[in-house]
Amino acid sequence: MIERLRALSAIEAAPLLLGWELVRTLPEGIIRGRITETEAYHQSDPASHTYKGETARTKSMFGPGGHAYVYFTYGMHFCLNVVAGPAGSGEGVLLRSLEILEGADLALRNRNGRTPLALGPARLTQALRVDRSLDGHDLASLPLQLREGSMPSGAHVQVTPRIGISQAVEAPLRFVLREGPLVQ
DNA sequence: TGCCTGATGTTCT
DNA sequence: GAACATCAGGCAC
Repeated sequence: MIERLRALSAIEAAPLLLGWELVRTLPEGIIRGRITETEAYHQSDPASHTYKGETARTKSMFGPGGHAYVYFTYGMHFCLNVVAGPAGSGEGVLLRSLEILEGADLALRNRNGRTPLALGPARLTQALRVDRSLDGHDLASLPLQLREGSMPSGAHVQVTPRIGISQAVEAPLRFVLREGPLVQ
């Protein structure tokens, strides 16, 4: 259950979330995807929005684990985070990529026919039609639900530096779900 | 195929 | 007023 996220730091939760499913319920149908790429952000991390303390924007990131933190960036994109840790800890996991398991046609429509569907944090939110109305949403409930899942058999977690940021770029806090055996 | 740039708006200093 | 956890399209090679 996602209450577990309140007992975990973002760094612990980020690899754990790989293989979990995100279910988006829309009037037209359901989109279900498996989380395949995450990044951990915590309050003592200069690349994190919570580094400088709580603001109006980051309020939901300081809420209890298991909630959503949706923020707007670069003037045109939303990004979706899963808040981790107990209330006030200010840490979370950025969801960077999903593998769409169900409702790919609907996701494709949300993306105006463009592929890839949900590879990249902004494409992910576009495919699932996530915007700031879901900021602070409890991910245990509709219309956006996080369901505990497991890694596909034979898959492994690859740990790499984060991308798309300008601070603490070398910290190995990015976790990618890779199919097949580990190759260096 | 790969680099470069424009689009775009919220947030914080 | 500048920075920003980005993406897509255009152009050169």
